[in-house]
Amino acid sequence: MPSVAAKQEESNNSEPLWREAELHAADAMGRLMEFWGFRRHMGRIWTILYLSPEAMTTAGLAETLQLSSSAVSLSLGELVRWGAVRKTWRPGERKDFYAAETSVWKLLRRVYERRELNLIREAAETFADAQRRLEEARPRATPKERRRVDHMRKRLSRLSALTKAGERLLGLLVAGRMIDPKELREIDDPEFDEARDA
Amino acid sequence: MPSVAAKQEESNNSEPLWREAELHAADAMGRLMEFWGFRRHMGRIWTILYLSPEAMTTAGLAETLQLSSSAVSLSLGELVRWGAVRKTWRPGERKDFYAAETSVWKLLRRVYERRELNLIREAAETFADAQRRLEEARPRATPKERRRVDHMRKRLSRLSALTKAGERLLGLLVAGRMIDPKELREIDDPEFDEARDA
DNA sequence: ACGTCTCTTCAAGAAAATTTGAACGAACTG
DNA sequence: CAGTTCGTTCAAATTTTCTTGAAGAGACGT
Repeated sequence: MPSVAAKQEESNNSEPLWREAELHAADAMGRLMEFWGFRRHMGRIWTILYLSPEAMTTAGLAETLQLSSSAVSLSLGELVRWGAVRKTWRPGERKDFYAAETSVWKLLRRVYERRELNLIREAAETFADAQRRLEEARPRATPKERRRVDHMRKRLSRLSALTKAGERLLGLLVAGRMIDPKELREIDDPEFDEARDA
Repeated sequence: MPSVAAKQEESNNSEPLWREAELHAADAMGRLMEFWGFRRHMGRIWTILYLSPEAMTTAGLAETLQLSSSAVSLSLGELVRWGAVRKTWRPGERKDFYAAETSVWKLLRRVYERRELNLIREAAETFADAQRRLEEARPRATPKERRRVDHMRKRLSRLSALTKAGERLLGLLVAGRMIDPKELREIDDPEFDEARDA
């Protein structure tokens, strides 16, 4: 089968010898990113750029990762929106070049700030709102129901406190301050309810 | 339209007046859980149990959330595996009853321990492994390639350090200790490479 | 031991997401 | 100003994930 041999040969010639290591690293980051709720290709593309000494074109990325140009465009666009990749240009070159933002801490912070913080804030609001609805319904409750409603109120107040504490801690993280998980732990304490009501 | 009125009536009679608040809270938790990489029903089911003063049956859960019994079984099973829900039984009752683990901190810890910690550990290992492949390839590199390889080595070493630091911080979190994000931030420092190489 | 009641597993169907090729449009070149 | 070259967007197609109804297994009471 000469065609296979030729292909093999060609790939040996055209593939730089570090390509293997590069792709493994990119895949690891792809898995992390996918787990973290992003497109997997965002992690892969960012890593290729991060490991490259120079900015790269969409064509180069498509070639390296064997992706269609539209797939590259889509993920790159999102990376740019997240500030994880910057467009640059070269005199005389018509193409867009892309370079990775190299400060991982900055990136982490931005994601926590824009995404996780909002998410938990919304949850906190919803729990608070659920509590409100409950208060509203309480007067209409029969005495038997009232016990049940009161139990729910206690539990909802804990969920509310937990999410608010989470929000606070995330805020500290984003600010680069130290975080003490004790705050969260204490809310589980059975004494908590009394303490809070007081 | 008497049928609509009748339906309305019926739902008013059969649905406890706290149901609305309960479902809202459950949905909020469902969103959080889904975002966090779990099935959305896990969050919803757990919340219903958490808000309930008594243990519930699969039938009760299916009814409350309008889910098929298989959907309930699937998500409940996973919740039990994560220790978020416990099976209990009642004398004379044939059905299984389920109760929520109420210590949210315990649950958070368990997930970080079993899942996130492994994930980041694997990533750290992959980066280390990629570094190794690179070292292996280096002798075969031409001088021009070598510059490129050396750049990659520096970057890979940062990724490796970052993931290892992340692993360490997660470990501290799981242990309930304080966390200082400074560690992560410092790795982005350009001085880092020299410091590390020394 | 048989029939009933529960829970779980499975495979088919539905829904959601990712991926791709093609069309469109913008920016540059000659 | 035509002709390229790129980059983005879109809708169709594929893949993956979720959901469900039905069949299977286990336990209990009769």
